[in-house]
Amino acid sequence: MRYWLMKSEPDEFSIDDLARAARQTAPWFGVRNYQSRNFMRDEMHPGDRVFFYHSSCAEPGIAGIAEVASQAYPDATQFDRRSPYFDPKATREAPRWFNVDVKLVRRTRVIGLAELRRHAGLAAMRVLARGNRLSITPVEREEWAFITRTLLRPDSPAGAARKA
DNA sequence: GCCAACGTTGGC
DNA sequence: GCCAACGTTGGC
Repeated sequence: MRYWLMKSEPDEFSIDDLARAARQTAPWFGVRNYQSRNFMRDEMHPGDRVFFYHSSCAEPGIAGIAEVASQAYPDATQFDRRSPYFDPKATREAPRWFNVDVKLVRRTRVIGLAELRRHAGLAAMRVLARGNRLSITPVEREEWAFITRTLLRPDSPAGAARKA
């Protein structure tokens, strides 16, 4: 099983939108970057764990945990002329863009970008790398463990401080 | 709104 | 295949 971080602008699709979706599951459509597409198409598998990250918003950061709920399949919006994600070069026979489904595991407190940057153990996180623009990045097992076991533990100092 | 960073496009 | 121009991302 692998771990990932997936960015979404909450104005477009937030962790609350995922929580309200049928079966708390939704397609991660709209990715139009080849590297991010390749992660979904080639490396993601059902059961992989995902940090749901809110970007381009007042409080950027990890807002919840989800899981990959399908293999990748063609992103329907690339064929939809009325969609902002329409791609005239994509065809049904040769789709360009793919997405997986993601399913909510749970919402979390928001772990802000500044907080992520404070921890030495997370210094190598891909999403924090200078100039990173990928909307989907792999997360190392150790990084996942640190965030879920330390930062998200309700009784840990970091967790308790935020919960108070 | 600014702007650094970086991906994509297209002329040559 | 080079590379300048342009577009996008995303924090601030």
